[in-house]
Amino acid sequence: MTFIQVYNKLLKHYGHQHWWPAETPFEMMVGAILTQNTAWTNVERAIVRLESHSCLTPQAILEAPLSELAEWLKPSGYFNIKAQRLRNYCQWYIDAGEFPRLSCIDTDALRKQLLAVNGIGPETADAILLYAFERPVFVIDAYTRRIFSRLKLLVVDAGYETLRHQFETDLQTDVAVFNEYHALIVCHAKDACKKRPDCVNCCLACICPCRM
DNA sequence: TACCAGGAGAAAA
DNA sequence: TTTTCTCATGGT
Repeated sequence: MTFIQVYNKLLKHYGHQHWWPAETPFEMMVGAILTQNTAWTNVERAIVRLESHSCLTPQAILEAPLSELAEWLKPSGYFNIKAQRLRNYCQWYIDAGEFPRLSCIDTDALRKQLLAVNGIGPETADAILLYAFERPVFVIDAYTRRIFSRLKLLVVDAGYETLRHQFETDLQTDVAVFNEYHALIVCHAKDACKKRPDCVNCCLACICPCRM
């Protein structure tokens, strides 16, 4: 099986996911930081709280007292760390010129800038690049490693950049496919978990995480 | 009660 | 360079 065959199978089974679940690019960026090692349902609560305090802009986040910001982020866990990371990101975002100035920066250069922000690692940076800046980078997460290593399409303990390069080479440069593919992988992984232990309806039963 | 969820950075080995 | 530890809530 190839990467594109898996993609077609997932798309046929689950349909288009219309990711990322956010109203604006900046909200997407906030979500990407808050979802680090955290279930999305908890992130949604934190975003609602930020919104209720009119704190869903980079300026508002920087102006909010750190202790209050952390309090609003509590539902997403790691609130003290995430409050500081969110601030770091907003400071960079404003300093770098926000949209549309950032849209003019080359993808590799933009990725380097993102990775230089304390609190932004490869997965978070690539999610922001793909879903907020619409750049052709593939997001490698734990689900991707698990599913595709079982398909023997990649080596589970390979480095992040190696895996990303594999996907990007095999799928060619297509933002729409990268966007949909990652969403489908997450959708499948969660769907498979819900159907544990049988997972009889799983469209990829042979590689379903819950059957391994 | 214990474990897990879409990580990242710092410290230790 | 690689591994381990820490951060922390809510759902199951």
